[in-house]
Amino acid sequence: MNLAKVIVDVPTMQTNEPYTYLVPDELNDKLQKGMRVIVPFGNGGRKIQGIVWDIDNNGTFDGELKEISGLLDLDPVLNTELLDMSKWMAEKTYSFQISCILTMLPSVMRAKYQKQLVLNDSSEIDDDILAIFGDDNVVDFDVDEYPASVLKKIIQYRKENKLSVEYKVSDGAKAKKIYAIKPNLTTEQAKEELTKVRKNSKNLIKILDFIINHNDKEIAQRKLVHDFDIPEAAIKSAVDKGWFARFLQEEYRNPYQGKIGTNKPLKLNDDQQSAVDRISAATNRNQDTVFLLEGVTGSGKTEVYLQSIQKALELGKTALMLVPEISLTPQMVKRVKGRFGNRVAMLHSGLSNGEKYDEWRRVNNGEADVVVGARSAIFAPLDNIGIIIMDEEHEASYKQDDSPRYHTRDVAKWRASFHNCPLVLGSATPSLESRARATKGVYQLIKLPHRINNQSLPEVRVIDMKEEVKNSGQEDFSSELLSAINNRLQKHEQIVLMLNRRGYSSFVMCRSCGFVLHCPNCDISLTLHMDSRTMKCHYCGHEEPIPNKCKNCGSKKIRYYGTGTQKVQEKLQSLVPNARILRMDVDTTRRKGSHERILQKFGNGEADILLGTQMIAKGLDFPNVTLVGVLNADTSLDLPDFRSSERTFNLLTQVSGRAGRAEKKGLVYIQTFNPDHYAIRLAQRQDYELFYRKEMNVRHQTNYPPYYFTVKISASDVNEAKAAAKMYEIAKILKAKLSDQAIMLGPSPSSILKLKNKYYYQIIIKYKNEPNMKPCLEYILNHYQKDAQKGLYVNIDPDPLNFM
DNA sequence: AGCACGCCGACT
DNA sequence: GTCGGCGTGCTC
Repeated sequence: MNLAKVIVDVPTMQTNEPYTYLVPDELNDKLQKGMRVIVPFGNGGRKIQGIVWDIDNNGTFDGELKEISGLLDLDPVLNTELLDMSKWMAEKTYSFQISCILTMLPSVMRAKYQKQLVLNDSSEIDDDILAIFGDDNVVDFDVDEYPASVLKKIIQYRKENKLSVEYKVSDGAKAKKIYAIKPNLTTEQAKEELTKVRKNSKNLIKILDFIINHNDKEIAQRKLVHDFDIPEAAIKSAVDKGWFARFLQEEYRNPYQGKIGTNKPLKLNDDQQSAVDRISAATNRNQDTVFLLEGVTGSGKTEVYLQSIQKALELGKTALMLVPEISLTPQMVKRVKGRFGNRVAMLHSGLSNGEKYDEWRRVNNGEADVVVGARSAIFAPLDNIGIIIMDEEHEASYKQDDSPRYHTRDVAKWRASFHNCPLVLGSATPSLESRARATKGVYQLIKLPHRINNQSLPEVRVIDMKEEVKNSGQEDFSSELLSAINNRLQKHEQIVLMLNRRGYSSFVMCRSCGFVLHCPNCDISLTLHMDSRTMKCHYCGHEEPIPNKCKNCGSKKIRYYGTGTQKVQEKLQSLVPNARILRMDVDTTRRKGSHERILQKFGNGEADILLGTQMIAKGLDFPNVTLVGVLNADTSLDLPDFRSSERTFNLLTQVSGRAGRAEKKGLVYIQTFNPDHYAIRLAQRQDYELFYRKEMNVRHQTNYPPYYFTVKISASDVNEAKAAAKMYEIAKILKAKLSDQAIMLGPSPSSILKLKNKYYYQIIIKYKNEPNMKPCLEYILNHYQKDAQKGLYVNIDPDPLNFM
């Protein structure tokens, strides 16, 4: 008898390995690796979902084996590539294999569990218990819905076998089904029938005409009704007569029905052409080369992607293109769909769960061979991949923030090497990690240094808000920016204003000199904690009182920094009463499709000013925008994170690229209290190269990536002392096991100490060569699992992007 | 995760 | 003497 190795849906460390089950005879010829199954688990008769990891007949388990109870799929949902990858990914991210598997699948395939109470023998059962059941003697059973007295009786009856508890496993993976019709008659038979029907049965005659003309074609019932004007009742009677066979057929939900035009390939300039040549040469030769495509904003990276994809498709291969969620704008979708049409599957958060499932199935069935999507699209079940593209590779959203904490770039590299295909990392401002690898020759660097059609980069002016406050008392809009706004309004050109909300109110800054309080130990800005009324360093735990005057210049104008978009909108409206202002932030884009609507309105010229947060910095391409203003460049500069300079530089560079994308020249204003900071100065000059070198220097001196690896370990509990104590315990273990080259920061409270009523404490370790690190983290993972039951969670985040 | 088992105090 | 509280350990 065959044995199946199953990964069960129980996310714990103890169950993080395949369990052996017997394959019942009736499943023997159906069961395949990668299918979802239902299996019994534990001694309470519980049933759970699992994934078939392997089928063979050599088991090592010497206890009594149980049988697989049933199948959830008729075809595998994971191929061997993705199964192997789930194992690698679980080890890499210190998470459970089942969690990795579930993140690879559409969310509707996640099992739902329902306990049910079944009535076996209704004689001698009290009326109050009988009343619980419906006609079919089965009822959904949630223990906490019933009072103790009832539960007591249920337990008693269960002992007597009059009642039993059963477990139902189901999933929400419902395909949309429609009625389809297929004629049962040959043309001759139909002609024969035609002589028999009464002359006034006009609908039956229509049906027979249809059969005569479209003899063996299947057709949707809906189509028969609309296109051939045959009422449903007539179809039904034709089915009764045996003329038609009627059956249910799966149909894909198509969110883009009829919305897409065409998009023809553009002529490439020399830089673009040579980029496409180098990339497609790697596709041709089956080389898993990683390319870093460094192109200034407006250099036409997207066209390079599309034509490289085209080359892969011409070889009969498939293509995977990843973009940050935020740049999956309608403009982008139209461009790709317009180029490759129905071969494209789109996977993004704007789709309903059912639509996502349909797009996923189109890929799994081989009906789509180009996939475009955000982070999780990296798991699309494509075969024979010829190219993987990651646009805006520096974007933090490529890293998943909760378990499994994978970085899309790592998964992309794994898949590229599996498929022997190139991986293209594209950005105007590559992450330091990627750029350093390109410099070392690990990645191939391709540069696109010129904007297409030789447009000039916009002029960027930095405005010192310290002066502005001193002179006019104006904190949000400098007089220079305001006059530029008025000027564009007169010329009927459009304006984009960005309010940088990152780090809103979490640190204090002096409005006279721009001074921000830093930790004496870590050179990281201190975070304001209102609960304890102190300034804390969440790297090392240093703490000091909130200052009431500036330590640098003595001014009393020191306070929390930050302001909301709504407030700014009101203020702006009072300054330019006639301007039409559109606001775009989390509040105005919460509803599905509202993001799209706002951009469309702005693109149609229904507004003069688009005021928004970070989400307006990327991917927008509006030719009439000639002025871009960043109202507060500093808020992301002084976040307690060693990447804050890099993020600020990226953001400013990206948003500047929104200005002057057509023939009109663009102008950018950056308002800041730190006009001399290198991130701002170099963003003004759009000088990535110099920024890269300068920032690498800083990282080298402070022992941060890419020179050092980092890992974040955190503990959370409703009880603050427990979380802290746990981290001190872990710190002790780490100190004992790691070399003295490893640098430990903390334990210290996280900068958002309290989140969802839980307290967080963390340690950050910086290390270079630490062969003990992996076993050590695995030890922590195994050792502290049991604490999870008491609500104390220990998390490990390898290579964290978010240090807060 | 969720279930049973087992050991302890409180009760008819 | 028994009921039910929660801590502990296991699930093919």
